Amino acid sequence: MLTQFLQQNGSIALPAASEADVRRHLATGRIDLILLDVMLGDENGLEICARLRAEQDVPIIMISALSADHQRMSGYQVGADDYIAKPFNPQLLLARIKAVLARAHRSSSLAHRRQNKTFRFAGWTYDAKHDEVRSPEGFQVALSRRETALLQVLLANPRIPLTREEIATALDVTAESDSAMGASGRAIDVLVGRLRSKIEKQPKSPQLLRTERGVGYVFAADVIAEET
Amino acid sequence: MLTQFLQQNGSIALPAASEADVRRHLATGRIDLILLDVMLGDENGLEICARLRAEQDVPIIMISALSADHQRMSGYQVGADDYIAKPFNPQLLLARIKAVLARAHRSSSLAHRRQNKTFRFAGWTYDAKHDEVRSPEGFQVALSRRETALLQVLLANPRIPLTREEIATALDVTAESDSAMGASGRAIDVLVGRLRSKIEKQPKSPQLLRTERGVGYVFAADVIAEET
DNA sequence: GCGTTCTGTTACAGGCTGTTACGATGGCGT
DNA sequence: ACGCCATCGTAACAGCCTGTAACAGAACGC
Repeated sequence: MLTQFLQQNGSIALPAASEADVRRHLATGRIDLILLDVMLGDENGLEICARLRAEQDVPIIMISALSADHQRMSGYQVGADDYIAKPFNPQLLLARIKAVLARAHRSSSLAHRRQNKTFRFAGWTYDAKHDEVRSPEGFQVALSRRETALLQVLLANPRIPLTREEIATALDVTAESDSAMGASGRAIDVLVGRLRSKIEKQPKSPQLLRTERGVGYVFAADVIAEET
Repeated sequence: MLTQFLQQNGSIALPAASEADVRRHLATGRIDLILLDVMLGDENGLEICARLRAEQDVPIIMISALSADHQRMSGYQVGADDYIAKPFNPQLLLARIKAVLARAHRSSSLAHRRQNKTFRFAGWTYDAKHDEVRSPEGFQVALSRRETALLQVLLANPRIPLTREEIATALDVTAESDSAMGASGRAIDVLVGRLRSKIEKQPKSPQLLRTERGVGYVFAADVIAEET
């Protein structure tokens, strides 16, 4: 169960019935992550989330029975790290928790892509300056713009599971992540498949661009970035 | 039966009627493990457990007639190594004791799975980095994600009996909330069966992945882990 | 304007996993 | 020894998720 998973990692669950409780815990102990239900009696979970985020830098995952899109949007706008609709798959929740914690542990939010660098991973080379990708054998591989962008996002966040939404957001820096994001669910899947077909030796059993069932995708290789 | 087991291991049972008794024993002799009943007259077993744990590093197994979930949670939060609901199967208790002792002897809690290592067991090879499993004959065997995860858990805890709940937790699954395992806790059984069918020469009479009747499963082989 | 390339959508197929049901097996009391 | 009961093994099934081929619209270069 969840509690056991927490214990296994040396963590414990602290139930909180009110915002005051949360603040007390924040002040007292070391809080890794907050699970916040949007529908809290008379209080408004969104506002609480916004307030907490404005003051503290704690990862927050929001839970709500309302899976309406605007609600979801509100959750993100308010600064939550993730959003899950009730009823949710507990397994999925765990995966999300792990992802959020891993990210929080490493640094802060999603890392950005950088320029004028050369990345090396598993024998491959990606020259960000000239947008050149070379295989371990030295062959140059042509990637489309979108595929390149995806690769950049992955290289900037190695070993960290990324949800499709996160990837989509990172790719569309300019585009507004409207509910279209939810509608265009499989776009990322297809994009991932296309990138795989170009940089995986065996696209059927990917070694680099692995899928995390119920979550998203991970770049499963160490990345070395060198200044050019 | 319990007494027999204790004698067999050169240990004895020291009854304690109060927290003071326990402390006396802790101070006097070498205590391997504490069996603590949650419902102690006017005292609160949970608090005692928490206090003892805060001071000493002794394995504690808690026993209670209240199998309610929050009770169980409290038991874990308080730092107990295991929790058993009354009425319990004496055999199960015995197995749990063994498991807790074995674990305490090796290190602390449930070992984690590791990455970038190669495990060898009974001629088999598991390359954690590339998720490759090879039989003694050198054939590569394809495991599903879940099967791989199970194998990792087993390899990390060889010779240690694991309950279904522990396995489920380690796999990030939602364990059955109901303490009564008569419920639908068969997911692990099925998973074990599937793994057996792939890594056991004779799945009907398993040599590696043995079942501990009334308890769970054990990985009955020595494991050698090498850094990659 | 026209053809080429890229990208998102859709639909279908296949894999994986939990659930259920039923038979097999082992333990234990009589 | 026998039978009862709990536990375990596993086949079959269904739901969910993912991979991907095919198609159509968009973007782009000429």
